[in-house]
Amino acid sequence: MNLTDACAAIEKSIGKKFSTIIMCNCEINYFGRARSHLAQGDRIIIIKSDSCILIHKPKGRNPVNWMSSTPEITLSMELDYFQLKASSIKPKEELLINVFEVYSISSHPLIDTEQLKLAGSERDMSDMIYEKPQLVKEDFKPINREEKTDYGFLDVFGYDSKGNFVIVECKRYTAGLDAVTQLRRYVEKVKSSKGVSNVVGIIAAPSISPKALKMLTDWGFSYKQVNAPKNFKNDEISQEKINKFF
Amino acid sequence: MNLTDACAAIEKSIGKKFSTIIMCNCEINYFGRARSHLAQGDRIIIIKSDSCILIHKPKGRNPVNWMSSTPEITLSMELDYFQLKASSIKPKEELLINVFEVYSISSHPLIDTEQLKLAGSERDMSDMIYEKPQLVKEDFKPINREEKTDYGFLDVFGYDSKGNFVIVECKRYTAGLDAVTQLRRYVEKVKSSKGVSNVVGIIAAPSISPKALKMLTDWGFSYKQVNAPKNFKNDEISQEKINKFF
DNA sequence: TACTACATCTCGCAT
DNA sequence: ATGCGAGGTGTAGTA
Repeated sequence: MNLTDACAAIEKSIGKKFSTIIMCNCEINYFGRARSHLAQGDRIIIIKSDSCILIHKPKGRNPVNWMSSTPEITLSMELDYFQLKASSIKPKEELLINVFEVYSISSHPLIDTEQLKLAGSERDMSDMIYEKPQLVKEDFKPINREEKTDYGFLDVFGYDSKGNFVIVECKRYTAGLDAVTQLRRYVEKVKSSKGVSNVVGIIAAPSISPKALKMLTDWGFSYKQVNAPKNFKNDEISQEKINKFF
Repeated sequence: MNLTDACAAIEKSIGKKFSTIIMCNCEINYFGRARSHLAQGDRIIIIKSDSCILIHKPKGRNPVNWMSSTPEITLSMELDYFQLKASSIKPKEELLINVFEVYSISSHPLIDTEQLKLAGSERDMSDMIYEKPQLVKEDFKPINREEKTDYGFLDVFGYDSKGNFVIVECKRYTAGLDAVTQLRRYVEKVKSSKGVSNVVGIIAAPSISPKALKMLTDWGFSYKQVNAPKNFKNDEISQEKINKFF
């Protein structure tokens, strides 16, 4: 494809706020929060209607370069390439793409008013524990969940039958050292803020790493195996399907 | 575009391991680590040569759905749509895309042997501190950097002139509470493992959050402002350009 | 705006 | 395979 024509076509597509996708040979320089250089090769450039730019190599899940924060996009034709330049002010960043060859351009006004419905987040997990506290501790009476308290962001907290303050830290995946130190921070904060010592710390997660478990028990906390729920709310029938799948 | 033809074209492109990009109207269901549903709308489907699949809405930086771990991809024509199905075994996941309308298909064998060169990572920062320890503490004599010891991953560590053990935790961005708890964990580990008490903990970062700073000083640690370097190694001329840009 | 913590995080590295 | 920590992380929620 002729470079000049391609450059003009892209400029037009961007101007119309169409989703624009370019398969091309290019080199890329980035300056900003870090600095990067990628020598010439074949890539996919995606320019969305909100001026978000993604550049993908032919392999891998993540973009090799990108620019998301409301950039200005300008195109300029040079001798044997055209340059696509995207800038943002805060953070101060600059993305320079020199395009040497264009294999294909796709341009279309895409409309999508729907939003993703997701089940199985940590929030869903803490909701479940709040509703069924016995999943974590027989005599656990939760007061609240996912609350930014004076003590920090506690996933679920309340009291047990002995009057101990109970703090539950949820992880939807294997709990590691981070999770334990996080729990410790919350427990210490509650102890010092309330001036009490009878605080029970519990990690609720599908699994826990050995080192994390050791650290946990060393500090007098405990672990309870809990899996994140995967049913949509107000969607009774779904759990059956899920069980069939897993 | 005719759905049956589109389905065949996509199947052929995937079979040849071409990078394949589809602008289409579709609905998406995902089962796996979580569960998600996205009702009908216009999206961009990217299928790479390594069978990595990304689905993008017309806005935003991140894919709304994806599948990266060596999935099998199958296509099947139904009455008024065709289904693209991707499965992976571990983790057990399934991605179902029902395509109702195809606006464009791009297919090309992309070749890219180059790799991103990046400057300004935390590793670059700890290298710099190792080489210029006075950036952190006048009398700091580093022993090693980026070492996985029995105590954890210490960014830079060594001794000062008073014989104190010094641990430096680097962050390339604003240090938060997690950075402080991480440093604390390392310091405590070193203290208990070596049976010493004279351990100095320092956070080196361009900035630090107020709460993190309070916690840091409460625990007797300190903060030193350090910025990540942004010059490529063996690239003397570059720093000049960087200075001009910033 | 700044701070905090989650994410279907992903990715690399080391055990 | 698992554990651990960085990331140009991005993103949402909140004060």
